[in-house]
Amino acid sequence: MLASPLAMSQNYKPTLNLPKTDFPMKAGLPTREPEMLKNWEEAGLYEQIQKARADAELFVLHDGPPFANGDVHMGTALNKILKDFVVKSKTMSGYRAPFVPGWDCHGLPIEYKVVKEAKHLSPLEVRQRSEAFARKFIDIQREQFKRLGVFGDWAHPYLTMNPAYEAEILRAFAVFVERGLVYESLKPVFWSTGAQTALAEAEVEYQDREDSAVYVKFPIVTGALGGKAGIVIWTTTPWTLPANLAIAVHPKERYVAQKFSRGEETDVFVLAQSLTSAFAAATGWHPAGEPLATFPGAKLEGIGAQHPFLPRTAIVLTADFVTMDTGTGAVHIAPGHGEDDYSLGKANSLPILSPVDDHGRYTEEAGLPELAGKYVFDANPDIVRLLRDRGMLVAEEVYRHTYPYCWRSKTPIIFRAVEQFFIRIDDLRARALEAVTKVKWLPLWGGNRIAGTIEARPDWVISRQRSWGVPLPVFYSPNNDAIFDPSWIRRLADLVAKRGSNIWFELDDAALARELDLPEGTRHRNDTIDVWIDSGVSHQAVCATHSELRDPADMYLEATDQHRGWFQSSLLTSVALHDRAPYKTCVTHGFVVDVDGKKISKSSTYNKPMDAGHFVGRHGADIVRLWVSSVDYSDDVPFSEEMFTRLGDTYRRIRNTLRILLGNLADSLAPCSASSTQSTLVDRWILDRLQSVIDECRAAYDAYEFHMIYHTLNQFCAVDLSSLYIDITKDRMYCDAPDSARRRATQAAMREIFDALCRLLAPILVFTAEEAWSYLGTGDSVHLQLFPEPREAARHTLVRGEVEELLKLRGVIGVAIEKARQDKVIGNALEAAVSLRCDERFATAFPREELEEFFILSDLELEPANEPSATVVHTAYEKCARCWRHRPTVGAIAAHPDLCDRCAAVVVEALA
RNA sequence: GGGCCAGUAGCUCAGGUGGUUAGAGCGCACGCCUGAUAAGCGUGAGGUCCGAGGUUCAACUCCUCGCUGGCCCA
Repeated sequence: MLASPLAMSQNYKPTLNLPKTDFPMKAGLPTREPEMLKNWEEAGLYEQIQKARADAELFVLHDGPPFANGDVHMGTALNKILKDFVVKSKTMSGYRAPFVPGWDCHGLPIEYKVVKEAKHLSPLEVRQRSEAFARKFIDIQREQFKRLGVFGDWAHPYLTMNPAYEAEILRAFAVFVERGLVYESLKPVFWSTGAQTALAEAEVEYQDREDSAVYVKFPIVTGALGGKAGIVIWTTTPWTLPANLAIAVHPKERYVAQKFSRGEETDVFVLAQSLTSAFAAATGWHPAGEPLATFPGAKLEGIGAQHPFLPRTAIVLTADFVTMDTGTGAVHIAPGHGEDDYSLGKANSLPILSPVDDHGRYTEEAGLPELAGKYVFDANPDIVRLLRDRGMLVAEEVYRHTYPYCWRSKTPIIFRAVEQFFIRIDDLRARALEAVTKVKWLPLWGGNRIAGTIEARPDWVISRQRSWGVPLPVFYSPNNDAIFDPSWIRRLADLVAKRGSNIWFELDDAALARELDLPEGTRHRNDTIDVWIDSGVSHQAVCATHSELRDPADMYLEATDQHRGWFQSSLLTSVALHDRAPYKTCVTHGFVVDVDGKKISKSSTYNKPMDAGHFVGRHGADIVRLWVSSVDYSDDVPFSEEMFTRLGDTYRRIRNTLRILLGNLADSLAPCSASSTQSTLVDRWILDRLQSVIDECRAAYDAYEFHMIYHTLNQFCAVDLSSLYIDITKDRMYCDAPDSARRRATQAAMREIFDALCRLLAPILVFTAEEAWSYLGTGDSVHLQLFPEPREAARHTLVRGEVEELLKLRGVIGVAIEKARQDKVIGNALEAAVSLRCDERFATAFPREELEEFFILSDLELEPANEPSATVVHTAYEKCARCWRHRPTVGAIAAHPDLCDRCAAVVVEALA
């Protein structure tokens, strides 16, 4: 029995070419991504990519090694993902862009944790446990980085604790020695008298403590005030006075020379004007009369003052670190007993006097024979008595403050100068500054900033009294002279390369001397090299020694804190070795901050550093990567839950766009031959847009402005494709005969768009782009492809202008339709009869059919007018049961009374 | 306290060399569709361009000083 036409009218759906694809709408990234990772790993995708680019031009992004402790948090993820954007986009631009990840393994943070867990370990035990600790976190972080979709040679990362790497550190060190850059000098460090060892800041704890604070007079002996006044200093550590060599005042603060009296006594003191009343209150010495003179501190510079109890003159210096919070504004300077004191003394060529032994006892050098051998804290009263006897004690008070203590021996810490090793920066500074000018800094101010730090930086302290590090290759002769011998160091390097640096700690002096063929009696100590040297020579230890890499690298990319850190340590070592920077381009990114622009750790919203894994597990790595791509990383990088929700919206929009394109390509996934297609206005327009999008994205990738790509592609998908092109072409795609010329033309365009979109998205949405790409059935990975090249033939400046005009009219129509809807004249826009008044040229330039399609209307009339406007009434035409447009041709073909001519023809054709 | 940097709609970002009513996407509100449907479309409301001075015929754009925030020092 034949179905009646009426019954058929309900069921034209099967005759449509509706979109069809297995590409799921729901991404399910947290479960899908690991499967894809597994496939990539099994296929050896990274190796495939390297092989495919074997003969291509090289681009080296050298990985700055993260410290091997803790989980990967959002900041670490940001850094690695940005690097991955660079590597992947360079790869897709046709370069060979290998990525060798690395880890910084030595150093105090690890050693400290190890020592905290188990006390009384030998240096060797500390090292063994530290290594195990580092390896554990390298494995953890490696998995987390891989999970983020970061490609690289994960099976062969560089580790600063690898023997081969350690050997390179030592070899670089030998060159530094050879070039006369290394010297030995005293420098104050935190010193535990209880444990007889230097301490790191992390090993210091603070306790409340009472000390006797003293006001001490230094009689002025030179200048206008010579013999007439005394400078008064204030200190809470009287025991450091024997090491006093200078007095510091602030150059800009005002000082007074003023007569003071206490009871019968009178004296003339020099001190900061703003502190006189506090001084009077604390000491009982009150100002008498007007000041004799007031002057800025700078006036005092260079004058001499008699040491209160030693036959020595202290020089007055100016320093910005002098504060007006406490004391007298005149600060006692002992270069051997304080950080500020040291740098001020060093800058003024003062000796570094530190007359205290390992146990905190005065040595003969103190110049106080009766106190030699006495523990300095016990000697405080002796010093006070000495001051009083000499008439130099202005006042004494009990002072309660928090004071640093040794975390292990619980004894108060002293600042004590010990022998340290330095790299002479003055020999490198000018050349380093010159090298800075030859680097491309992104953002531009990076060069300015690193130049500032290099100009200001003091000599580089490279020795550490620690166990977890590369041994400082200094030897000692039997009479205790330090020996730096490049050839000895190179022999050591060879030995370390073979047996690891533990041999330095395992072998005793005799055994090590035998191994290295050193003179009998040569000894060694257990100091290590500053870890900034470790990572700082990676250009040598990694880039220069890996056959697939190159030194100098094309790019270093790190957070802004590395201007003072790795960028600088790498630059200085590279200048020392090769007289040039180790990088051609240096890119920096900001830190992750919360909604209020506050750093995450200070945030009220996020009180813990956030694991990247948490967000990967909840949203997927592609969403985390999309986040990285969405922000301007050159500034602080905002992060919030809301952003992730928005990012999810953007992601779905992009994904759905890919999905509908695939759906529309269901019956023609193979590339169409261009000749057989006959493109229409919208096709020419969208392809023209695509070429611009390709231009913009490629330019943005080249400039490393990834957020431009995010916004460009988001806009392209949401506006140009989803709300315009795909919406406009729906009618022809669904309702035309499958092989109609204009439908095929649109498929050709969509095919080109889909292809380009996958490639442009690939560096960012690594997983999603691959998943979508797989539906093309090429059998290979999108990550092996190149970026699309813009096709000049597809550019249509004319069409661009025309469509721009049409879109304005579309806006006018849209408003009119919206009004008609509000007035209940129509529901669906296809029920509207629109009469559009506009410039006559539109009526002549485009067939009405084409305009109706462009505006997605059933029924359009044009009338000439100067100002565009539109009115809407309900159309008088019948609705076509198949395409749902109201057309005058409905019923034109008798066999299908409820269809328009187009649909009737399609249906007849299909049944034939 | 010093050096460097930033501050445009609720969110993320555009706004060459100063020049008409400051833009986009998302979100939000309202509506349409139910043949992209845990989708799609339309319309609309949102901004003292951090603040205060100054230069200029004209400042989001240039200068000065603040405020807030970031990194690095002290």
